[in-house]
Amino acid sequence: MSKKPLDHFGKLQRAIIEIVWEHGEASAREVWEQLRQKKEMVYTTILTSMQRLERDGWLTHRVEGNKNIYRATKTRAQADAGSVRKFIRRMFNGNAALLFQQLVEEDEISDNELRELKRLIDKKEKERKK
Amino acid sequence: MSKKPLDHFGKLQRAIIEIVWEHGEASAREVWEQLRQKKEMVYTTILTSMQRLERDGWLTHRVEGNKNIYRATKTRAQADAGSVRKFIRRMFNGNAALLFQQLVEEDEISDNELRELKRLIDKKEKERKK
DNA sequence: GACAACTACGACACATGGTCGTACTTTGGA
DNA sequence: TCCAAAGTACGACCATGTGTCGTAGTTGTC
Repeated sequence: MSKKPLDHFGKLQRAIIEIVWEHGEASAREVWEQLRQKKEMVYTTILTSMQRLERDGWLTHRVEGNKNIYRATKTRAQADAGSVRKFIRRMFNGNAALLFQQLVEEDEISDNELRELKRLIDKKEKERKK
Repeated sequence: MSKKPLDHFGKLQRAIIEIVWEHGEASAREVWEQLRQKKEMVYTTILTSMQRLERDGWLTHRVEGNKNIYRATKTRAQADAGSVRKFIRRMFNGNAALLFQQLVEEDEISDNELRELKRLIDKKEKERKK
């Protein structure tokens, strides 16, 4: 269940779970209302997609009256972390340092980002010393 | 052409390009010989897959005698960098620092890796100052 | 010229995701 | 009480991507 990392989702699925995170909880109708502003689509399209997301372990729902209220089984941070982990496993055999190396050496990172990173690292190092 | 990042390949495609990188160049036969040691498969399976890889811009070939010798259009490092870039775009809106943050905060990184990273960053910063 | 080695290319099976339509159930009024 | 509105469940279709072959046609070699 939920084997697929987040970044492998289709666009619709991604948009849906994004909205669910944003709202905390959401019915299919709410998601539909929001999405149809960008693009016309039928209600059941959303519903089906959400049911599949549930089948795959990304959403659950509780029943309230006659409607299903969905929520995500993972926080966004958890899902992101999972994706990153799987990506690193696929691409760098699980070695996160190789990822960084790739980024730094291929100049994918700006000076600002570099500084920001150093700050993060220092902070984490201090935190771990304790 | 070659829009798909490397990590979205199927297993076979991935195995093939891996072998091509390893050898620098390779004919379909060579790739086949190597892959069939792990799993029995027909020659044309490999050939077709390589032709698709070429169609998608990952391989090219030159003709030598009656056979096609394939080589990758990108080095492994370039392909990796492209995948990383696309991943960051998909997941973090292009902001690499967010990726780092995710990794660091979710404790996906060891102390050693942290030190190693700092070293990389320092080196890069000095390099850029010039 | 015959046969082996190659290539080009079409086809099929599967899986996934987006998109609907339809049948059925539940609710909230008039 | 009865019906339309709102919901849900679920099956279907289509497009796309990949793995997997089969076949026909070409080239090289003995």
